[in-house]
Amino acid sequence: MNVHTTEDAIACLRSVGVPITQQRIEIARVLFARPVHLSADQVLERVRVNAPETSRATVYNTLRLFREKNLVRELIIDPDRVVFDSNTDPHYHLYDVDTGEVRDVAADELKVVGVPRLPEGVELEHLDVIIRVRSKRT
Amino acid sequence: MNVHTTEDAIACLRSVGVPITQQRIEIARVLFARPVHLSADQVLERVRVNAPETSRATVYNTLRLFREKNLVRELIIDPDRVVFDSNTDPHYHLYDVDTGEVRDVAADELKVVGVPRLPEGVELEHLDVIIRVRSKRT
DNA sequence: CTAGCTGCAAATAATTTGCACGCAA
DNA sequence: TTGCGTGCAAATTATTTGCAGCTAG
Repeated sequence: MNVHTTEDAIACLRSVGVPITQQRIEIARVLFARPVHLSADQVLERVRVNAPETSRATVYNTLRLFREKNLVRELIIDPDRVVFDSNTDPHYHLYDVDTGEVRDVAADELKVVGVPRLPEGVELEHLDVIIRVRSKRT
Repeated sequence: MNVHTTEDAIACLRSVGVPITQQRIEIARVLFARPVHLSADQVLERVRVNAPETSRATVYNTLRLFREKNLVRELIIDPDRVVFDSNTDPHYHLYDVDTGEVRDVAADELKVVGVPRLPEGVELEHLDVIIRVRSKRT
């Protein structure tokens, strides 16, 4: 995703069949200018730089909509740190439990071998790998 | 962990230096009779079968305590489905997003190859793998 | 005895919802 | 025009906390 201008954002929203609004354009620009890991509140904060009247509820609604359209993944790393990941390529995560930092690990850096054979009628939805690390100096 | 009787539970609590109380004994018996994946509310519900006066706050406090003592792992599978896993052996998880079922995958069934070299001062805390599957008939 | 738990209820935090108005097509 | 989206505030849900009484060691 390489969304920088308003036109890019409109094209992006149209491509998934989402009606265009000013707020959605701003939210798309925050998320898709480059890969980010942001909480709902961080998205709100950044959106308000350009669109100060945006409400929290709209950000939540839009993030939910984007998630349904597979524009973002909700990354479940910590109940107190739900973030939205705008990188939709297959990849894994490295999470520092002390600093809260999240880093992407490209899919070709790491392999998971031996995923169990799934019963028929069951299909793989997503494979999450989270490498949790600790950096606290003792 | 093989806790069935009150005595087993007391031994288990003592082994990690947790003072004994009636509620902690009941909670330990719910969790450690066999490996389970339970939400805080499910634990409360099961504890109340034998100890109906137990309060929700006590269950939350005790689960937190057990987590700090590494008696259980908090498994974050979905922001709406935080469960406590009483299996502390290394293992991975298979999660059915449609039924909500969680299944353990033994550590020797699956290998993760190519975990990035960690910077110095940073150490691995835990490696989580969640295989998310979909079973809904279309 | 007495420090530390417990139960209750109120506080907090994150997210969702209801409703009247306004904007995009 | 006209329905969907938005902002606001209230509702909801999950978890934590303050406090007075009780219990284990």
